[in-house]
Amino acid sequence: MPGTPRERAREQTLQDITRIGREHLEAVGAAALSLRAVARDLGVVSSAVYRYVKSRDELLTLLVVDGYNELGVEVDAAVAKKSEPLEQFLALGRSVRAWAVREPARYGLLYGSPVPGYHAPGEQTTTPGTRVVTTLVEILDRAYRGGLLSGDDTDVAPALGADLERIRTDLCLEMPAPLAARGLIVWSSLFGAVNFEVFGQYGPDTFAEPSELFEYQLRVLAKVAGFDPVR
Amino acid sequence: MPGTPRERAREQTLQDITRIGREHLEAVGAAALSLRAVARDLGVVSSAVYRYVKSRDELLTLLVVDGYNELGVEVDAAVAKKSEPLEQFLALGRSVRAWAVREPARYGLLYGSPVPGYHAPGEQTTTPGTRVVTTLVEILDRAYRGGLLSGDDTDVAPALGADLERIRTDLCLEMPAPLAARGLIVWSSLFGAVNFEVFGQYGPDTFAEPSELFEYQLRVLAKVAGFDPVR
DNA sequence: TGTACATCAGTGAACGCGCGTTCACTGATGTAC
DNA sequence: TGTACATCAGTGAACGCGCGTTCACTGATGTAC
Repeated sequence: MPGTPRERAREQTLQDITRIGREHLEAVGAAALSLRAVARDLGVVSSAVYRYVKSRDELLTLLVVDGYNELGVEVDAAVAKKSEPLEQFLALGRSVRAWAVREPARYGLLYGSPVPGYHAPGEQTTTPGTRVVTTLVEILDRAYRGGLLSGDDTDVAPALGADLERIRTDLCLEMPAPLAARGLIVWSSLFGAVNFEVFGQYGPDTFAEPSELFEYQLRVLAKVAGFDPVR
Repeated sequence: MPGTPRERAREQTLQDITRIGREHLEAVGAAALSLRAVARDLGVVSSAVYRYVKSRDELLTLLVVDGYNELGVEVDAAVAKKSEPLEQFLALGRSVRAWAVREPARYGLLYGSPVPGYHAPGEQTTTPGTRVVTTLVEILDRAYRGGLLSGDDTDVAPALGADLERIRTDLCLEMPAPLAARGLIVWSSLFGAVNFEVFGQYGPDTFAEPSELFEYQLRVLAKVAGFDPVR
């Protein structure tokens, strides 16, 4: 625990602000998040918050980064408990869903409609924002290198092929472009499933046990990724 | 064109309100949509809008229903131009994406994070809200009856099975439960892909031609739905 | 160890703003006889 | 066809509210000598 007492107090207050911000996010949603309300809960006059945060947008950025990282940490922890790529894939999907169901508003901030008037600064949000997809693709590539993914000889369109090549070299992937494309599809499908469940798109009474639907989806997505038929 | 002149004028104004509401939605997002702003653009004092709409929530409901229906009409039109189920499926996917890209904020209102403090009244939004999935499942069932879908003998978990049975009888489906489940997965995956593209989840420079990625996704999803390998 | 000065967290008032909603009203348009 | 009345679209003022942000300030905590 380094730093002068003042620095530590400052760090503590910043953490309090983030925590209260999280709570308000959960209560009212991102668009209605207000610095004044955070200040009230912090027990401080509204202008005092400006000692810690330059503007409302910066608070949002703080919460975006915080959310991506917490999700990333949780996903990584779940994945680390497994050794087989297929199990790791399933763990990744389940932990994403679990986090989203537990924290719907923060999930919505990251993966829902953009907050009107707010533009996330790429320099700060890109890296944490790509943690999950990076982990996913790395799992799949490990599976490919272990001979666990069946091939896919569908050819990809030219521009898409070039983009996939760039991704492959950036992430040091061995798997061929079509499999990488499938990885991305699985990624967006996974979040599509979570979106529908968290945002209530299925309706209130359609599925008695949404987790069963999700497990079914995960198995299908594993097949889409190239894993041989599961079980 | 029935109704008294007064009734027609009233109907016209209601349509104007909806149109202006759409425009504001596109400009500022659902959470920031304001009755006063709509009144200003309508060229009328703010309280006048209350002659047409009981509250801000009712305006939102109007826009939700309007959005679902416009999307539904567009999808149905695109599907009606094709006769083969596979072509119909592709047309459905492409028209959903086209509408979403063209109307990102309205799309966000329907399929993005919930608007804080607003709860859609099920009686009015459920029917239009299920148009696309209904069309999709009907296309797939027609394909199944035409012998175009390869089977799926994965068994579904008990509660999920019961829910799927209800859906099958509600929609008069012939296809077995696992195929119906795959239809739902394809549905959520399709909207997952559209979400990621519309909400900018891919980042600004990752894909030069997002349409190529989407076409690839559609082909994969067709396979997931049970269509035999495409092309 | 003590003193002078600098740093900085937090205060309180103020700015200008837009919001949803209510209410008594005016005046035009329709309807019944 | 003319008159009396009802309907209803739109007005304008007002209510009470919360918001983001700025600014000069107080006073406690730290630092340099």
